[in-house]
Amino acid sequence: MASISEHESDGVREHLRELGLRPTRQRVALARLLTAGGHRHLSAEDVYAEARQAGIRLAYTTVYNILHQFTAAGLLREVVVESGRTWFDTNTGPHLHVLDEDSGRLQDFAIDPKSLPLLKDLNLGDDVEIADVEVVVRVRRRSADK
Amino acid sequence: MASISEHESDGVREHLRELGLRPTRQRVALARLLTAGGHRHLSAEDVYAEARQAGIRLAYTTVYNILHQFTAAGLLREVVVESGRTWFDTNTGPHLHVLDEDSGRLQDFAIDPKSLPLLKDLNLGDDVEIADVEVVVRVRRRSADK
DNA sequence: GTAACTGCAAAACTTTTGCAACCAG
DNA sequence: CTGGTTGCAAAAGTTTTGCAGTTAC
Repeated sequence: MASISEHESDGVREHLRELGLRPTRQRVALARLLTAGGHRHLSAEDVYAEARQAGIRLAYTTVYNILHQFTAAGLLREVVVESGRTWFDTNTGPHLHVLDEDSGRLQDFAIDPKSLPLLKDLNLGDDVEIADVEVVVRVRRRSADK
Repeated sequence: MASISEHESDGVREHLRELGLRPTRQRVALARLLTAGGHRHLSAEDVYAEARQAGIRLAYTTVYNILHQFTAAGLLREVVVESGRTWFDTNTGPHLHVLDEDSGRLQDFAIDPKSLPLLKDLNLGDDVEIADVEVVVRVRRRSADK
């Protein structure tokens, strides 16, 4: 539903405007960068580095600002699996995460966590709604102790 | 399987020794503190504050050391739901977590994430094993915008 | 013109590290 | 004794804040 995949100059700007975000140079550039190619998991640092490498001039602070704005707007999804490191997932669709503890790599799996039968048993009460379900499966290579 | 619930002085010390941890003053004190009362979610800071309040003299660094050692030994479980904050869960049994985004509170629910049917569909390969499954359900109060 | 946005530097936090002093077995 | 532990201070790393300057409309 919320994806920026246009290649024309105007598509991205329009889309941002629809989300209530002014299409500034930095936001347009990051939106393009984040939607080029397939789905990825990026840290703020990754995004900053890629942006600079792509010739986009912008501040670290702005990267954080924009990533949070994009997350709030539904363009990204925040994933936290280790303290002190936030991943921004360009895949906002239903899926779960598999963390390879050996390599630290995070991988997507196409299963909808929101459809878990167990959620029906939760009995949370009428006044709360489920905003999100995050499933992280931690895996290790067998017998490889180090 | 790994729980320190003895009230006698020797039970805790013995248990720690069985886990390969020397029963130092700090470790014994924290082990007692963490197993008093029901299951809880504590940050390192929480543990430090409680310990000091209980008259236990120990350093912040030592709290981290011991919490990690206890986690490795299976006495605690680390839970990360927000960047820059690690919770230590005294409940090491199978359960999932419900995060109240309004209050930031984390609550346990007694369902075994490892028994999720979806895990059978994962097809991870023969060389990897599932070390842990973490399920966080984020909830919000309905319509209460602030 | 004006509110929204960006950039810079510094601050705020949590967690880790290095190393000397200390303690359990 | 001797290696495992602790404590302190400092470092490391990520994310946030305050505010002046800039930009979109």
